[in-house]
Amino acid sequence: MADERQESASIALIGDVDRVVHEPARLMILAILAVVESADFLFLMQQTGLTRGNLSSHLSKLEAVGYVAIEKMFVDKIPRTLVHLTDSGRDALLAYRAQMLKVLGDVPT
Amino acid sequence: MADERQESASIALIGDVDRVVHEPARLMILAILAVVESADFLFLMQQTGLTRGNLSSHLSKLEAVGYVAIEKMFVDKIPRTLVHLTDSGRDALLAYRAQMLKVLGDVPT
DNA sequence: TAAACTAGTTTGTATAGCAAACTAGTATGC
DNA sequence: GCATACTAGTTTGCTATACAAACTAGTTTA
Repeated sequence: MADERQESASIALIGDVDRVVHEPARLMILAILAVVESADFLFLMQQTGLTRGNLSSHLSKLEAVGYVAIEKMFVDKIPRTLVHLTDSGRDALLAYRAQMLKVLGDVPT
Repeated sequence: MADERQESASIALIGDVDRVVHEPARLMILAILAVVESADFLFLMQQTGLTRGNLSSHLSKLEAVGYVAIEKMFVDKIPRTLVHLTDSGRDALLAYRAQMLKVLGDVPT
């Protein structure tokens, strides 16, 4: 009994999961940035399938909490937005990943 | 390029993740039920750390979509609510698990 | 018989995600 | 050279939902 309770205690940790990362749209963004290190707005749109509006607001949220850094520049007179993961963002993603793998690993197949 | 796009296409699938399962409170409930097969209200409260109100509403939602079955009975004149996973609920949980593992597995460590 | 407890449900509020409308600037057609 | 259309992105408004607090129904205890 005591064992059962202790074992399940790890499940309760999911309640504290980082909601900023947990949101699917943002998880996609972070997962992509973890691989490519730097991506522009249109590339992220393509890869995630998000609309401009949603992508913009999610990026703003990620920037507000310091998980991504956004760099705006002009290339051939066309605005270009470059996004890359911060250290803090990488930490958050890895922590989230670890938590989720732990719980999903406990689900019997 | 074509390869990169195709590879990332799997990431976009997370956008379609089952929101009913994705919500941490409900994921905890489903994960517990996947193991114990049947649990009562108070046990779920203990294990998840949810308040009565939240647990009640999440269970209602899970019941509404057919992921759990709820059985109400009286034991020694005290109401007792027994919850267990349906086949559909188990399928949803496993599908969710597979999707998340796929994406999290692609995150470089 | 009144107070306190158990087991849950309903309601209200505040947050958030999504889509649609808007902004700013550039290239193109007439 | 003016207007129309296009690119790139932001802001706004609506809707849904998660959480907490208040409420309900019944039981035990003092």
